[in-house]
Amino acid sequence: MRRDSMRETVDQRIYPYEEVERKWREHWERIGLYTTRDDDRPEFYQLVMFAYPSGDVHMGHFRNYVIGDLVARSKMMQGYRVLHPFGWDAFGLPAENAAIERGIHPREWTLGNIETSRQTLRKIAISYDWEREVITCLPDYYRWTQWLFLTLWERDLAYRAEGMVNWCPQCQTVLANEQVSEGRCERCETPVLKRELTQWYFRITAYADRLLEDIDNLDGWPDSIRTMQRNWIGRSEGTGIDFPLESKERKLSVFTTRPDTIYGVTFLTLAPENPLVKELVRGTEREREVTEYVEKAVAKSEIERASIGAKDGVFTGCYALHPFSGERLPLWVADYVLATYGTGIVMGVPAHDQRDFEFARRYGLAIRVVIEPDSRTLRAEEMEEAYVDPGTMRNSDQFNGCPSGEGIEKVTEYAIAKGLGRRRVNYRLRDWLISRQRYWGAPIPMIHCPKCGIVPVPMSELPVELPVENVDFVPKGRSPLADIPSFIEVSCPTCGGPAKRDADTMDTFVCSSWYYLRYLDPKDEAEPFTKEHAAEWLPIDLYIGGAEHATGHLLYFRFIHKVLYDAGLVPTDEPTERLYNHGMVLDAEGYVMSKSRGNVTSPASVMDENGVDSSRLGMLFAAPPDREIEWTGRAGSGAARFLDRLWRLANDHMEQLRQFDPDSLPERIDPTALSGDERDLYRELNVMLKRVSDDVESLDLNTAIAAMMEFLNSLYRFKATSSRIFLLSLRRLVHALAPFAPHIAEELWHRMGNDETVFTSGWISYDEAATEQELITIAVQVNGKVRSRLEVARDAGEEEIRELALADARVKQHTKNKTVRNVVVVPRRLVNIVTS
RNA sequence: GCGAGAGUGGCGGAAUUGGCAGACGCGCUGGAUUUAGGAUCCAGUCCUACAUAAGGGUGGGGGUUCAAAUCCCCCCUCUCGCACCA
Repeated sequence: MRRDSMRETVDQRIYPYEEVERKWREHWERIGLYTTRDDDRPEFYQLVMFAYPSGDVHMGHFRNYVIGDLVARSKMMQGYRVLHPFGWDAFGLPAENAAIERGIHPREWTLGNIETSRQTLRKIAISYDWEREVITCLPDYYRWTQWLFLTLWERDLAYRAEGMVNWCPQCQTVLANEQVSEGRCERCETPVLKRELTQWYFRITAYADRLLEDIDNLDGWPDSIRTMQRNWIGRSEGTGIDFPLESKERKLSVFTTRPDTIYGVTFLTLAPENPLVKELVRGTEREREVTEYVEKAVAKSEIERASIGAKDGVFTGCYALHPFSGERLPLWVADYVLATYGTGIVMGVPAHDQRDFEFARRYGLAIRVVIEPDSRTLRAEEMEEAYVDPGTMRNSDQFNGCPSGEGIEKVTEYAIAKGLGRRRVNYRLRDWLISRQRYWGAPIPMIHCPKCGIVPVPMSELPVELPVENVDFVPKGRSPLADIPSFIEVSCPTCGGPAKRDADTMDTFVCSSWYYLRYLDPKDEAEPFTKEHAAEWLPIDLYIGGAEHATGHLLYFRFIHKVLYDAGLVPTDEPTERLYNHGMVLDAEGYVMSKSRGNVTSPASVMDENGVDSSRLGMLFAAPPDREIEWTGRAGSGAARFLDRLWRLANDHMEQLRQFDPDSLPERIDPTALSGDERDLYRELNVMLKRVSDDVESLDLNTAIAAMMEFLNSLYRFKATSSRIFLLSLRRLVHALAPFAPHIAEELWHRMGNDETVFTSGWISYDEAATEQELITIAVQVNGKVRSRLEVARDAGEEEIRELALADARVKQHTKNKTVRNVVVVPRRLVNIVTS
């Protein structure tokens, strides 16, 4: 039996949430409460991460959007004009997969899901300005995603290149580095393979330094995200050193952060993918063996290659010369060397690098100790692992005796002076691979002309529309668009000759990298957004979303914003002032809710069961917003009881509340003019209002709700219910509750005789001075243990407190026969009496 | 392995410029009211206890301090991120 119908038969004073919620939901939409205003008030851009429309919204969305709504509503009440938009990240693979499984077009599937989800969000009464909704898969949006691509192209930040890329055999498409996690496709968890392919990239590495340095200024971001981004960019300062080949006029360049170990080099290793490998062994007796090894290594998945103990390789038969000593160094190929980091060649220093050590031991290569700790002598043949810590340089010619820390600098300077090396900075960050061999994405607006080469589609001809009819989007490892002649065959914009469109579509992270700008001018047909509105609204004041986007979306988002800043289109070099990560919503057993696990709770059913306000309040109360939450279904029962209690108390005094005029009270109430009980209640009221105000600002929403609950408990205990302070208190409590539980608050607000909506009636204010008690209780400790308490005036002096404490009977008992050695008085807090 | 964060009642969690540990809520116990209770109201609820005494207590061990959940050192556990980055 449903809770509401059961209770209605029992207690007519129960809060009839269905009726009240429907009434106000419709009212707010009718009066356009959520419409973004254009006036002189200060603006506040409240953004939540938009959603991928897969069926209906889930509990994680619900939590995210309720937090955002609370901020939006409270800012609205505080007199800001608020921009609180929403939209849909509507391109992407699941639509295609669903389409393949069910025979629906991805477009229908996507738009249907958007409609379902939108209805749920309306029901929850999230205060979105729906007139600004954006849907990334519609031509009037992706037209500007293509504009963004061309803008990057014009600025030499988009390019096409051949290289080793991540390939997901399940999704049948390439992936950006950010979309590979532990060697697996982030989406389907299939182990990722490497393939040599020509693909489109955005040159995010050109912004690596700025993306890194500016992290220091992101004071409003969580430290964890800042650290993750720093690590992801992975800046590393080192030295590039050249090793001449023995047999050819050619040098091999390596990157090292430990040039102090240069005399410990006993071999060089190339990555299997390094094109030099083929060249070196061509025509030699080892060609066959090396080629076989390379083919095998390249075919392995990332996971296999990274598995410990698999540190194998093959000798090329070639040698390089040590740049300082001239010694012959064998050249090896090994799959522990990454082709995409540094130069793809590593100098092997087995004594001082664990990987090189393992490799050398396996293949019997020489190990030479060149750094020694002060405490002991290292013998190569006895070592069980590499010595990687600092020490003193040995066996290193003129550098002998130099501490390794200084050696790094000295060796580098020497190499530079001799023309053998240079300083180098390397990044872990790679350029962003943005092309995808799939149908449901924004077409890349480029044309391949046999005469003119790669030619951009003129901006004026955008959008390049995605064909909708007669598309076979079953993945075949190349873009489905390649098989649609009417799409592919075009004439070259430059020479007019026959040419072909690029058949790939863009990574959906391109679509989501700039959506916050389209909200500013969602219907503009001439520009993606206007500079005027960007100047007005940016940066975003608060951006709320999940931490899983730390090194993906949130990095792309900063990158694209900086590009547009350089293009003079946005006024700030960072997109958002403050970032907030809400915690995940788990099921009652602590598992992530997912379709495959079958443990998904739908917000719509929770709302039907408990009502919108108690569900919202329950979600916010159950845990701090940034911590994960286990949704037990019972989580909202305390919140529901609180709302019911408020409902009853207010309605029981509604006649008086309606007649009560808060203006009949003086602007500043003098507490000393109140009776004792009233004075206490008045103080508690102000304490509650202060806590709610502060906690809303810092997003400590669980404690804000606790403050309101506590205060309601006080109101229940309060007997003189005709007191104006009591009536004022109830009124203020309803006011403070409004952004948390908007429907019930609005209903009570109106029942109290207000005509205007509570959301345009200002924000709660409080009297700071009235939050203080005139008589306070301070604890008296003897040797750190509380033995008594004192009631003293708030401003009682140290001396006075000391004397009162020492005179206290219980204190005397505990200090009997002891010498008082010290008395620590902390005014307004406690006294600690220290005895021998 | 490296980096970041976290360990507090039966449970979710309060308390952080060091100053009364356990706010608020769930659950539980007892009582009131009720035809009924998964409603409402009242009381209790960290542990030990000789029960208004007195101890102990914030993952474990040590330290600083008049005073530590909070600061420092060592260890354990968990979560997240990265993972052969030279």
